[in-house]
Amino acid sequence: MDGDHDPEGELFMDEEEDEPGPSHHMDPRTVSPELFTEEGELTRNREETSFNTRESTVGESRNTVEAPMVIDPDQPGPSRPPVDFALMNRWLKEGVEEEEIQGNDGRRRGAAVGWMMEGRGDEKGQLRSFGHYMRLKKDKLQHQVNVLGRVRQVSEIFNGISIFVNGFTEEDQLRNCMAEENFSTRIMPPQCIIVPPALELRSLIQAHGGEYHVYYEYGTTTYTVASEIAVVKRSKRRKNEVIVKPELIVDSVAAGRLLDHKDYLLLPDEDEMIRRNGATISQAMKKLTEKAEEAETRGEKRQAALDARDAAFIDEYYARSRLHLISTLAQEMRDYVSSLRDANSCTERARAEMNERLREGRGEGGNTRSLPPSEKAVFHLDLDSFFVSVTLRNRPDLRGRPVAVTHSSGSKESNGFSEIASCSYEARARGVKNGSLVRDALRKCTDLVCVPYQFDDYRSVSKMIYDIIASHTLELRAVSCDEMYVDATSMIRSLDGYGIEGVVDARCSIGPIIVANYLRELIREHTGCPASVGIGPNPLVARLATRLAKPDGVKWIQEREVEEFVANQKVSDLPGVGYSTLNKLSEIGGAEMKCGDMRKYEERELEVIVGKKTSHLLYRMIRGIDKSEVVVERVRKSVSCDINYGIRFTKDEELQQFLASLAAQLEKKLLQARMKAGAITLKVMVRSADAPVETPKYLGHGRCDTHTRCGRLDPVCGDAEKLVIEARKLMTSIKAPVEELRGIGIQLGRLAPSNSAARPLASQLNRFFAPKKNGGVMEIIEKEKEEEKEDGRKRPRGVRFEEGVDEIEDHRRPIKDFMAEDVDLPTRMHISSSDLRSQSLPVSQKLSFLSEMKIPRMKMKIVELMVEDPSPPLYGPLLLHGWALIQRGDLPALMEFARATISASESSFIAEGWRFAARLICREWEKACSRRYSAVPDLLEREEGKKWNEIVEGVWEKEGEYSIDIDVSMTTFPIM
DNA sequence: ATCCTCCCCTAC
DNA sequence: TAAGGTAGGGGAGGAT
Ligand SMILES: Nc1ccn([C@H]2C[C@H](O)[C@@H](COP(=O)(O)OP(=O)(O)OP(=O)(O)O)O2)c(=O)n1
Ligand SMILES: [Mg+2]
Repeated sequence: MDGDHDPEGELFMDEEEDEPGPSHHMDPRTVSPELFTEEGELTRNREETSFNTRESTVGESRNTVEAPMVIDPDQPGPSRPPVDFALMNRWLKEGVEEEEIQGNDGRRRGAAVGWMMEGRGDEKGQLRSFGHYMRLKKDKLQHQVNVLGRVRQVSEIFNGISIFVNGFTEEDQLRNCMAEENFSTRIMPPQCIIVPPALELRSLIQAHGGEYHVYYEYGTTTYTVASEIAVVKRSKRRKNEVIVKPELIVDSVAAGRLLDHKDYLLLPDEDEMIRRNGATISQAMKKLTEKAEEAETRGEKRQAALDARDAAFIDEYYARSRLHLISTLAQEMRDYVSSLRDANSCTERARAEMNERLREGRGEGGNTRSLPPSEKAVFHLDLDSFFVSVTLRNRPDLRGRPVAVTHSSGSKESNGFSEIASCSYEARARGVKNGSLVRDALRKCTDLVCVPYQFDDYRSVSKMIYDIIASHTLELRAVSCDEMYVDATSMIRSLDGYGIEGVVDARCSIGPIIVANYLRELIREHTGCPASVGIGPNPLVARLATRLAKPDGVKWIQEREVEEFVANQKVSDLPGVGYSTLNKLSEIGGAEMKCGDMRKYEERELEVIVGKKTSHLLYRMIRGIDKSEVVVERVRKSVSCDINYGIRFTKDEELQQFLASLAAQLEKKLLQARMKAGAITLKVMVRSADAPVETPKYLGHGRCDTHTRCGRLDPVCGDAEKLVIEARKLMTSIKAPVEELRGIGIQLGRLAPSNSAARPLASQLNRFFAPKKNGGVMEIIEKEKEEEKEDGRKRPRGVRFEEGVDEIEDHRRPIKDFMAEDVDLPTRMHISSSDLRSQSLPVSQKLSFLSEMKIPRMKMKIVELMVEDPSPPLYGPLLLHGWALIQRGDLPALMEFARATISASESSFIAEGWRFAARLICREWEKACSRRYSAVPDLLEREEGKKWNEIVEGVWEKEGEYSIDIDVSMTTFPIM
């Protein structure tokens, strides 16, 4: 936290909650819509409350509003009332309109409030959002309900339950409600906002089948509802009185069933406390510590790191964390594919085999639809319920039954707060989802079979599917451990059965479906796991098709079907459209909207709702447009470690120690990535003020506020000692009480290769080079080569400088011509010698591995560098080394270095892009020289017979500041 | 304008 | 008990 900032303000943003910004757009950070689940914790807040930015339509719906609370977010089926988002939005708007009185006098830097829980149900659970909306504006809504006297029973959630509300008289409550008319002037403790006044609780409980007691009735009143301990303390606590927070009522309504009151106790229940390891920090800690000490004094080997205070915790935790595993696997697979590509891994053998096999069996079934010559076939391949499938290989007895992979055995002693990583389709049919809590899942599906993880197997299966696909083609993009895109176009065309001379015979040709089935069968053979494949002309359509293909199937949407197909897909099924986006969109069309229904909106209309980029993407997606390529090589931009589980510190030393462990992990990761970091960000989760100290989920983070601080690492750094020093500084600046910490993460950014170069420069260059990976440039090379062959002469290229002639021949063309259309290129770059000096070491020293080598050795070293595609870490050092030579006036060295670079780029092992990149680099050196020396060396040796020494004569001793302005809008390309 | 910080969102 | 990670896109608003 900032030193000048009131910590309360960090945690309680409520006063600002409902103040619209100047643009009538609320700052998402200031709102913490919260949704309680039965566990009494919050879902991860994924909502931006921009729904109140629309023009109000006051009046038209007011009288139709009913208490709409009986929605079970997890209960599918016809019994579930549909949720009308538009209607909800309208209610909320009414509220907002009245509150739009005050401007926003500057935003306070505050914590993000509202973290979550309740499992991350994979489904985009729009229905959950009701609780969320209600939380936000329920005061208003309920006030209306009351005033209108509409307390009408709509459910039986609270049958047999009665409440007494302690704390305020009804008169107080009424006044309270009035005061709520203007949130911005309210000066009340933040809890008051989320505590419905008594009147509202009354209507809530009555509407849902419960009783409201005006006075506490011994033996009859089930719960006393109170929001502040102070209030309860004022009056004596009655015997057997169960005092709960009002959230019990609100959340039960939101969840559509009576939740466990134990999660909502205002005061710790003594028995409960002991059973749950205590409800206060000290008790919880004592208990945990005792346990550990006990084990130690008994001389036992410590079996498990209990929480983050243990030195072995991170390793232990990582060994059991599925999310860590799938993140790691995804990264590993991306690296693996990229290494195969670098190694020019062979695809001929497997393709030949496929060719044979398919020839034998061709013409079978109705799957012979062929790929039109003009159409692409992108595959989206995804294993069916991956983790479950792995288990089923050795548990055939479980086939056909609802199965879930989870840490919990599902037995009695489990609390059921364990998450389900993956569940079988039989379980899904009963409403279970990946990410559900075991407890919820068991309620829906009592015969659910819980099976443990098999981490090692996931890794090996994952590797196998990548091996299988990559042996056929390298035109693939690794998405996750069980999911990838494959551009199968060229693979299919290369098959004998494809057709003759592009003339495709629909009856006998081998089309995408046959190929997909062949690959699926290979995967099943080798891994025992079923895979599904969606096929489309682009990645988007392929991905959407996969949903229909599953389980264990293929679905091909052809170009001509795309428009209609996409029109019928739910917006919520679009990649990138999650919970929050969906809610924003609900404002203009309802939650169940199909892509086709969305087409009536202009891009501009969408932009107001979901933002610039998202609207652009959305506008195209709902039309099935996706120009992205399957193969996109990306440079990693960050490395991070987050742990938001098991964080329970009592002492500062424990925290400091933990930061050191995190830093050690990061050091490992950086080393692996051969990177150093130029920026560091610390993120902490701090228990929300009103969240219970002990979370329902054992050692979970519970509901938290998050705080982030970042700093620079100058010079770039990769070692744990320095990282931890910085992390500790950031931690101090956040000023969170150690015992309230629930999660800690460190992100490292501004990555630079461990052996090199200035990052800002590299990042600009990266933007410059990246687009070539989209295939555009290489295709152009091929095409122009062809043309030149046909014409029998080379087209003039580059810039010709004639001595003594002012006129220069400029054959350069805008580089944009060669780039994928969406790329936004800078037109100029400015680099000065101070950029070079900003490094802590002189550049030449830093790059000594280059400059001290003799040319042949140097070339080998460069070749090594060029095994990978051009990327900032790789061309950064090359470019800078050249500049350093120019700066020193060592032009002969520059010449040799340029030769080595070009020559390396022409050797057969190197990544294709370097043929282009190396020459571009040389061009930049030439321009640098032309600025500094008013002479242009012909580094690319275009001009026959022109001697280097003639050009550089007399410029050896020049020194001093230089800077260059690189025109990156033009290129001499193609040079080769 | 553009960059930087501190978030939020999404996906597996 | 339970193992709620991680990387990238993106936006708002202040700093430059
Ligand atoms: N919330 C989640 C989502 C996924 N996973 C893991 C387990 C899954 O098996 C694996 C792959 O995720 P998918 O989204 O592909 O889901 P499945 O493969 O389980 O099912 P399917 O692809 O058939 O829908 O990632 C997880 O641990 N937690
Ligand atoms: Mg899958």
